[in-house]
Amino acid sequence: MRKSNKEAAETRQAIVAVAADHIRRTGIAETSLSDVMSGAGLTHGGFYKHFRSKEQLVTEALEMAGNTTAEQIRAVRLREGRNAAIASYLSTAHRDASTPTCPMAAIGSEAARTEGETKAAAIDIIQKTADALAEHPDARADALVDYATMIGTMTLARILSGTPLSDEILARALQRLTQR
Amino acid sequence: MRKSNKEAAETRQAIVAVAADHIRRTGIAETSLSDVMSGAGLTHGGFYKHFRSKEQLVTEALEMAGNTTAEQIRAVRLREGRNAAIASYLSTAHRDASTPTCPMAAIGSEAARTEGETKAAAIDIIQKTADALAEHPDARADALVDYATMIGTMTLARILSGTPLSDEILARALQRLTQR
DNA sequence: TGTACATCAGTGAACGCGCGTTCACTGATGTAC
DNA sequence: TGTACATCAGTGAACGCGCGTTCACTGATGTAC
Repeated sequence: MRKSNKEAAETRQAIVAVAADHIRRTGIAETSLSDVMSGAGLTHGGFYKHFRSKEQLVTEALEMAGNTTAEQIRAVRLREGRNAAIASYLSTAHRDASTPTCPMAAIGSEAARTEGETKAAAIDIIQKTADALAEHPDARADALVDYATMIGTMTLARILSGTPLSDEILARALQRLTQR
Repeated sequence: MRKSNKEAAETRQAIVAVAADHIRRTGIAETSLSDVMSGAGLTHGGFYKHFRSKEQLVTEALEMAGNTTAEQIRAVRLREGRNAAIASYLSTAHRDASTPTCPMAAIGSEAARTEGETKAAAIDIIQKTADALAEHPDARADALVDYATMIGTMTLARILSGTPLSDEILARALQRLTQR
């Protein structure tokens, strides 16, 4: 039951999109290929017609998620300014989403333990996101620290979710980053 | 071959200590009970003589690691001041350690997905560490944002390890947090 | 354009493996008298 | 203090399960003429 080249390419992208969602919701280790494939409406046996390994899928899923996040941040910054971009990231909506948009907030500590092409993708995400946040090329290093604060704040806010401290840390971090 | 009560209690603590190390090095999901037990010089079958479940071990290991980290931070702050405590956390030594001292830097994003007593332990770690960092009771909320910045910075610095950006983000974050 | 064959996306079963958990057993330690 | 029995820390084998990966097969699509 061979599919057309166009259909096959669409299927491949669908698998990556489902993986990007699962990975941000449950982490890399807890994302199984069976779950991803059934999420894309397929059986797990066909996975290796599209990818060499789970690692390749994880790498492409992180790239997709990272690019989307960086583009969103850049779009909000260009439209409404840097403070609005940070506010959008540090929102209760981002915290309460079942899948955080930002892969670094979702799996940052797990990404630190990856190697090879997956780690390279993680490094690329960080650089692109910092670039998207920076208003000038020489603000890049500062944007990196801004991004670190955003990731750490979102991670803690998600752990603290349901306690008063969660809203408070989001508000305080936003205040600190936007009064600079 | 029953062991004395004293020996059994020491064995239990040794298991928790090995688990605290493994979890910070490889994450919760990638820490197997077999690895932990053999790391403590035991066979894996005896695990349930000491713990109800893996979840209980994880919870106690996080508590132990979190208390140690918070006490270290407090000790450095009381001895050498707040800036020294932050500098110690944001050091290249902490980044390059195979096991980060701070459990939130090691498994923060994974902790956000835990539930029940494990999540409660994670919340406790955050509060204790922020308290350890705060110089006055009303600086607690600010210390929380400081801690978020430290966690995010350490996470990114570990991912960026080996690139020039890694040292740079550590230095910039330290500079920002200590010039407040 | 039509035909004949090669390709390959997707299925469903199977693989070896390591996981968390359970269990029968051993024999030194703890406890009641 | 000494004795008799109960307890239980630790061993080693086993369990059911889900994992990533492989494979034989199917039949529609792609390609060469």
